[in-house]
Amino acid sequence: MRDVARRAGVSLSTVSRVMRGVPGVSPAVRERVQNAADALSYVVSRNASGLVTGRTCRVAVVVPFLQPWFFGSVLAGISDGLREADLDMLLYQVGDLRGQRGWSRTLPLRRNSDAVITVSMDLSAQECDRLDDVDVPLVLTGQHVPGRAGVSIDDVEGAAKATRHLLNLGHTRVAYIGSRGGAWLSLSSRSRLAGYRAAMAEAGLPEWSVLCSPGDEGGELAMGELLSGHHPPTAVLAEFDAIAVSAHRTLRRSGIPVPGAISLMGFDNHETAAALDLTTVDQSPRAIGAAAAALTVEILHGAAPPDRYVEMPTQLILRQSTSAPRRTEGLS
Amino acid sequence: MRDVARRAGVSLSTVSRVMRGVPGVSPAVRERVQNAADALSYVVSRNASGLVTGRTCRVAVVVPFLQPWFFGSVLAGISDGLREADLDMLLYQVGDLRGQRGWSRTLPLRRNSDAVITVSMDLSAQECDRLDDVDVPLVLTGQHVPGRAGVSIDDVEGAAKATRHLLNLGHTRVAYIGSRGGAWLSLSSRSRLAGYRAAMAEAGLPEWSVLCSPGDEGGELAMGELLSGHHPPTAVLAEFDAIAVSAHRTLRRSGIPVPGAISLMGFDNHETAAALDLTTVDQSPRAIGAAAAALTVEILHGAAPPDRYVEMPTQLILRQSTSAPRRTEGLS
DNA sequence: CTGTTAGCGCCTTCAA
DNA sequence: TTGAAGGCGCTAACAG
Repeated sequence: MRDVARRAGVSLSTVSRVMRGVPGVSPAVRERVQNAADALSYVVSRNASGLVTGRTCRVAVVVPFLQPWFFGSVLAGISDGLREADLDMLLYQVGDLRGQRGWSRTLPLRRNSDAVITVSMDLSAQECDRLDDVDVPLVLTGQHVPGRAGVSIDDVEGAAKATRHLLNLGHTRVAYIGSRGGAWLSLSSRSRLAGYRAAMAEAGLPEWSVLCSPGDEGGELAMGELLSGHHPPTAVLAEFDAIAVSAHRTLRRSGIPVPGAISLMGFDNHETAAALDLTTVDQSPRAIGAAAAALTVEILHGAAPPDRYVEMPTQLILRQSTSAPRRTEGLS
Repeated sequence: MRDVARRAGVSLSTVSRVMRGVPGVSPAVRERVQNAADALSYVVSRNASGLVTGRTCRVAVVVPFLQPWFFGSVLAGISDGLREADLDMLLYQVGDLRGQRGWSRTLPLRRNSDAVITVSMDLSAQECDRLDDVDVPLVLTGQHVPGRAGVSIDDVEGAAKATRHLLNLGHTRVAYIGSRGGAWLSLSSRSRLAGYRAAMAEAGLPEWSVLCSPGDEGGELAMGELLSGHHPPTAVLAEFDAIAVSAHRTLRRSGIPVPGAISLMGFDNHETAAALDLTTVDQSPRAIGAAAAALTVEILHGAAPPDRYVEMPTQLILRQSTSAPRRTEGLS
């Protein structure tokens, strides 16, 4: 910076003013400084400026895992949104050490970022409060804590919509495969189950849900369980696509035609669902991420209250795995 | 920090020494300071300490895209590796503005990070050089530039291994579906094609490759093209799983049994490949990321030369989509 | 072993 | 419209 000042023949303050784009500098000087900066390919150190302004121009994003497809999409949206506001993104994956000493303490969030975005972390209200000590705005995605800023989809309505789709096709024996707890996203799990239940109740039909264990074979076993009853369902809604895909494998191996004998649908619009022509519910994670970033920026600018909650719509993706039930009873 | 010093009744330097864990402080004082810091839940500001040490304790990771499954896995590995060294991770997605003014200039990498890791960016040697100005170590993954640090898989050998697998099953008409350029990863594309070619040449068989356009239907069309000849292949190797999945769709719709009439295999070990029981080549992206992070840390510590190149092994994943060819000619 | 001093690169008063 | 001085929170070199 000193070099730039010398080269442009001005003082440090003037360079600072030009670099920040604040008014109060004559156009001639401004251009001279700009040229000098370009020639020396000088950029201000956010580190140093942050030291005095208190702002780091960085946003911490906390995810439980990074591998599942879903998180990449959300991050893509966040990345776009933050770049627009010229904010850098600090990424923390805390899956394994969840709870262990509390990532909010372990992670050097304290003076490292201007805001924190969590993705599907399913924080307790208590954990949220702890973050408040740091005096950093918090935006939650994939969950909703009253009084907190956040973005998520309407899981209840999404699952209800999916269920109604099956109902509207004429199905009456509609089963639901949910995931067994212990994993992350348990709030979303509960919401989706609630949506299914509401839609079934609304139609005056009995609900019928089974749980599948985590892992790749959970859906297979759960579907096997559904098939082993006297009156197997004619339609099955899975809590998310991975389960549906796994369940689909059982059907394929058993030679049960989809949607001929059983209609099957998932939730997420995972790309594997597309590969298998599976009807599903799209929740556009990228849009969620973009909305979260936008909300964060607004809160940082004071343009939004720190408890604004945004709900993203879901969309039914109709594909080949659902159809009206056959007239005849039975599977074959 | 002043508060901690006051509370412990020592000077700022002593607090600094304790917080950094450097020797030269009596155990008694050390504990007193530690307690004071804990009570005030004080952590050092990396921003401020970085200003004087020159180290930011941050590593910038640059990816072209974030959505594809592959990147999430690599990031997971990088994240693990960096956390171990207590380094934060700055994430930059530059897909859209690739080249546009040069991300190395646009991005405020200059004083923001101690090192840069690129993931499948396929940089030119010139672009690498430009990063050198910043005097920041660069680690490339998914590509190898001579004289540069990097980690990637042996695409040539992986593709060759895959091809030999098909050859060993007894196939003689083995086709290859590659991706049409213009996209990222073009270096890897070239390597895989080279591997296929080498294996075919080694077996004294004619190579037979088609290109598919990007997008979800590229593989479908390419497979259609292969099927429209007089003597369709009995085995097909796709450059990556997404293409294989797409090609698989064509086969399914055409009622051509896999592997009965045509053996099909991909490359990547994408989860969709597992869903479709597709034989493929695993490249464990998470291990790549972990290795890249480890290498970065070593270079930062001066424990590794800044041009160390690490090659990760690939592994054949045998599943149900490949088998020996039938005796009879023809598809049906 | 501990405290003092002088910056790291920048922004924010103030005064000119 | 511009410049000079002080300090953001911390570390490094010294002195005690």
